[in-house]
Amino acid sequence: MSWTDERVELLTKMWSEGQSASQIAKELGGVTRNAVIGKVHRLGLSNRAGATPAPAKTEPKPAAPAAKPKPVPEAEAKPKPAVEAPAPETRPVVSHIRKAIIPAGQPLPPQPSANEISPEALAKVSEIEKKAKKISLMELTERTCKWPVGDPATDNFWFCGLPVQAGKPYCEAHVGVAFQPMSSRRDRKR
DNA sequence: CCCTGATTCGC
DNA sequence: GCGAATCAGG
Repeated sequence: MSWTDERVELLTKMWSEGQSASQIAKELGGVTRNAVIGKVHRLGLSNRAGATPAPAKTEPKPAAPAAKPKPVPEAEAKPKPAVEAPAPETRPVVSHIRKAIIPAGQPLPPQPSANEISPEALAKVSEIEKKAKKISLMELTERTCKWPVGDPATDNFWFCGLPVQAGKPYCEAHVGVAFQPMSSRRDRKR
């Protein structure tokens, strides 16, 4: 397969949409993600959207003719203050879906905006929970979704156990409801 | 181990 | 120009 105009166009489009190289490669067919990445770079659109100022990474380029084989930088001396663990309690963060926590105090209007878990994501979750592996605590690994389901004080308690996405603790569906970063823009079309 | 993009370098 | 192999990270 070669990079026809159409293919380059699709590549450009998907890349700017934030699709991963592997997804693009799959969509295009006949190419690997490496090919896609390589093309992306050659096209000079490695920087997605240009919103990211790109802190400091590639070439400050002082026009130094000096070659750089692979000298290996210096070892980083990390200031290790010996003790570090002030955190007495971390916020659970997750908080199960519907369980609204009423502070019992005064009229505390819930955050106006920080609501709505994305009905789409919720639907996905209830659907995914049917297929969940329903594993126990001991069965959790670094690759299993750690989303708890049910009441821990009951027999009817298990963890999702589906394969996690990447470095996240949950499968994709649960990541979707656990984190509500911003702009929920995820289009899955196939 | 799964995935991500980045880079290199023979073709 | 191309992309597999490799690298570096999550």
